[in-house]
Amino acid sequence: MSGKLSLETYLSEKVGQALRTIATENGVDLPAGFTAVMETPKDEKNGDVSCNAAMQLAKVFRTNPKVLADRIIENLGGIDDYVERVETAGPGFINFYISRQWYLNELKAVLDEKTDYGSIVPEKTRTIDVEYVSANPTGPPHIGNARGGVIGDVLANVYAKSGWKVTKEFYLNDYGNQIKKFGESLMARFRQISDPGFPFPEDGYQGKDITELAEKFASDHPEASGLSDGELADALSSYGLEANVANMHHVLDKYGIRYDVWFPESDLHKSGAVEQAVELLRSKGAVYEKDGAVWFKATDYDCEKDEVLIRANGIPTYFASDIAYHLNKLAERNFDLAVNVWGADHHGHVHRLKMAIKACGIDPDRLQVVLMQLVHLVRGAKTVKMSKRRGDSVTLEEFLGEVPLDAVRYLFNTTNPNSHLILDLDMAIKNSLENPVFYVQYAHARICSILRNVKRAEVTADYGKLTDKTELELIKQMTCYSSAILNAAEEFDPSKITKFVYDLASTFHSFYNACRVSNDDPALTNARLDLCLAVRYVLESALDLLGVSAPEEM
RNA sequence: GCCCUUGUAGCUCAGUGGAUAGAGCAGUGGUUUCCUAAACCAUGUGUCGGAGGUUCGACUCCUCUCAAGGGCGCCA
Repeated sequence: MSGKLSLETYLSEKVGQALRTIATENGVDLPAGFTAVMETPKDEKNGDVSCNAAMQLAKVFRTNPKVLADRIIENLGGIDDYVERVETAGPGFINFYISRQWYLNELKAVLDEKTDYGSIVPEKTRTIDVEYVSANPTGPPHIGNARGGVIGDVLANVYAKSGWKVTKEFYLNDYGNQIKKFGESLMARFRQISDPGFPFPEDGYQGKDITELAEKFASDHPEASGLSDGELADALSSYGLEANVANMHHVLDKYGIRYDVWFPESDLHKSGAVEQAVELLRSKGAVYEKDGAVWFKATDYDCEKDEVLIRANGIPTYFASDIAYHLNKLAERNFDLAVNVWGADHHGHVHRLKMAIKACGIDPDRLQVVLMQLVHLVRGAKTVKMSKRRGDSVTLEEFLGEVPLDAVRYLFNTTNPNSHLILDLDMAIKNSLENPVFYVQYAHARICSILRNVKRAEVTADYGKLTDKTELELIKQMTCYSSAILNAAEEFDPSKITKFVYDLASTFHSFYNACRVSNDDPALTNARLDLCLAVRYVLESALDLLGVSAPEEM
């Protein structure tokens, strides 16, 4: 591991040791599990790394924070050449000024590790399943699936970069009520071709994709009109499902999303996994029967009310199959962590699912649900409806036809998943020309242009000549890459990556305007070429995490 | 009624309990004999929704409150 993250870990340990020494001398106990937190000061005159431990612990040591800070510094012992100097400042901060040499070493590390720079290598590889989109296959993926798609996809990439073994997964809801309704809707449309008065199910799917599927089936299989309504609905539902799933693959592929696993809900029913899950809960005493239905005693687990697992008609609920599904992830396939990206409208489902998992004897923290606020879609001043039942939603495919892929993938990752996002379709199209993603890509293209045009001289690059403010700032920015990755993973927030890559591009543009790579000092030219190359590696790597292309020309 | 999320500059949003709350867009003024001007540089803007509290220190944590979005089904 390289980058500032490793330096901060090192300094944190040093401060921790110093604190233990002082604590022993004074007969004081440090708070259990205390680690000194390192942060980057906003103002660079306060150093490169700052520590607030003295202020936090002044009370424990019954002393003034500034005095404690000084004592910590005295007890740091030998700190390597990495640190140029250490000072106390303000109310009791310990500010570390990192040496130029450390930054130059990092530049060499980037050139050495190339696009692997910033990757985090954990002591032990853990496995993670990231499930996202999982759109209802009764219709084409729509724009409401767009945000969750890129959030999940980028999170999965971020975890891979953090050293986890990642499985990208789509949960296919190919079973249950909505599939039945899907088949009945298709059947009604089929019948209406010859009998316009045939009744359409009251809460059926009204989209025109349903009519088109029925018409296509009718022309391919005219003999099907002889089937009973029930047989026809079944035939149409499996026909429609197959077509829709194929389309789902196709559109998500266009969206840059490729899954490792498509997990059909129906498998859980066929294999008996759903019943087994209910039996497991029963064996833990978490199940009872009432009104002919089987209930999960959720109120024993800090929920507001109990939940039905198996209806009085014998059909298991979605909740029951979801428990079985997550037992499959966490027990059967034994992932260390399962992350689901869900729309905020599913938030009520989170707690009871975690509690059901807990009731099964599994640590509920192994399931993390990223709740993403729904996108409010407008076109100018008009709200665009997204109801799939009425079929008036904008499909993901239509959306991608209007806004460039790179812009979409970047745009949906510029804000925290928790933020409510108002997307103006007109603006998205217009702004795609002045979108921040082009600013970042432009930096990459500019670098490629420099690397193509500027000739490298036959001398050794002299990094000592990289003294401009923007040159040092570029290196500093790059060293923060691994911190951004770790932060994004820990917070389940891909916007940390877009922010990082934007800042790096911004610093590069400043550098470009302040320093000429091609100049009359060959040792400096070569050093700057190396710097450009390093920035290129990092930009390319970060854009790759985002699933955004890194063009060589624009 | 209960639960979740959000509220920061005209707009869109950043902001690990830290030091003088920041970016982009929009506005204004400048920068090109030379590696891509889709760029750079300079410049104004704040009741951090409101009121209390916790502490060395609060945009950040707690309580109350106002506003917006979402959820409270033998739907998924």
